[in-house]
Amino acid sequence: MVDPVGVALPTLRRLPLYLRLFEERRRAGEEWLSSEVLARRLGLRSIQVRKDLSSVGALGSPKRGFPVQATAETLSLLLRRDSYSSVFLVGAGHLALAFLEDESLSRHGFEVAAVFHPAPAMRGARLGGREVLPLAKLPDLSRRMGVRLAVFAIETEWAAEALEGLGGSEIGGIVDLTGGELAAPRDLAVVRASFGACLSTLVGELSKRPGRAV
Amino acid sequence: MVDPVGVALPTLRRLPLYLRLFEERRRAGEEWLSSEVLARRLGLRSIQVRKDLSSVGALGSPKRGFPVQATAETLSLLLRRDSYSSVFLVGAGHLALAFLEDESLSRHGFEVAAVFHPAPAMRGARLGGREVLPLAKLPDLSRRMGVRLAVFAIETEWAAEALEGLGGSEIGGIVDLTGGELAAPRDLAVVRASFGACLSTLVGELSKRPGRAV
DNA sequence: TCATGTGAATACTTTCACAGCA
DNA sequence: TGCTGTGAAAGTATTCACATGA
Repeated sequence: MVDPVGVALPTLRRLPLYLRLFEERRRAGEEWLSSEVLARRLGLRSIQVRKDLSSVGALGSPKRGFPVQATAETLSLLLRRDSYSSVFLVGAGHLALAFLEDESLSRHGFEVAAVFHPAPAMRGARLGGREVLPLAKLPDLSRRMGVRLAVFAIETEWAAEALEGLGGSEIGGIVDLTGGELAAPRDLAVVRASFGACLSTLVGELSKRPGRAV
Repeated sequence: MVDPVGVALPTLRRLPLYLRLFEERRRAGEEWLSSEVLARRLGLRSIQVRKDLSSVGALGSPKRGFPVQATAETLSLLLRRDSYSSVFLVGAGHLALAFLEDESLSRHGFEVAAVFHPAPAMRGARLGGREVLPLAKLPDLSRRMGVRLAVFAIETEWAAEALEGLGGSEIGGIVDLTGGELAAPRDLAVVRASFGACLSTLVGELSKRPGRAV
């Protein structure tokens, strides 16, 4: 099996999209799925789909496309790596709840192991059926469960405190959904994501399009 | 003023991070801010900060750094372009509410003009103090308000219907937060974003780091 | 002929090296 | 000396061109 490490990052982000369509096809009882069809469904170029699939060792057959069953299997195995699959969620608001309910997590091979919040007022609260744990429990749980990833979906006024609460844990990287408030410590990998950035990306895409003027 | 079109996309996504720190400094009464300090706060390299700022025409001064007042002004003007600043939000769940409340929108120069949902059951509902409008009103409002961007933060079972509801509107691109369910029509730019993809990116970052093994 | 697979070419980003200025 | 500014270089990602196989 191909090691996920070594697969280009943009490719890695597209694989779950392919997987979803392969599984849709599998349920429909189809045997083959071509890069052209995939590309059309996803708004990509077929050459890119082929490069991506070829980079993870998925093998297609000329004239027919890629075998649905085998390719779905390959992608599924690749995305469901076992380390890094559990994440801690820090936060208990709308954003945290939306994260908890999101289907894309399992498709990318992740699951939420526990939910934390630093506010004393949150003691005993529940989020989506889970207990919200005090932040103080995070380091110990992280070590015992081997969880190395955390997601910050927390009010900005609590962000700094939550960051400190990672001290002594195994957390090696965080996804920052707070909107860039967080100062990134040197020993922590930080991926920032925000709705605003998504929109900026979209505007960038549009301005590159030949059609309608900006 | 530098045209946002022509500024590299990754740069465009980092600018709001700089702007936030410049404004923080301005409130603190500081006059100068160096690329090194910016970089340290954000987990970037100083050279990248300088390249970014230079690409939008921000001018620094040797030994001191970048002038806080002037640079904040430049960034602010650049990000607050006037077309593409209003967006329609489609959806009314936790994710939609989180989107509505997100601070990163204004920092990137966007604002939510109206909220829509295709479900008849949602008639008259409110989301974050706004009325949730029936999807049928979207095309007309889009034309009258000149809104060309939409954000899909909607349950997957409604996504397809919502997409059809864009027919006859001015919408030229959408941000798809549904997790990749949407089939992308050829005439629409689609930016997909999902929590799962963010986590994949983080794992990719970590695996590139020299330190701790994966 | 249709669709894959691959090495080359192109485009885009980041990083380096060093010049210049206070 | 400290930090900016810029052109060159390196590193990535995407796209092209064409060989191959059913």
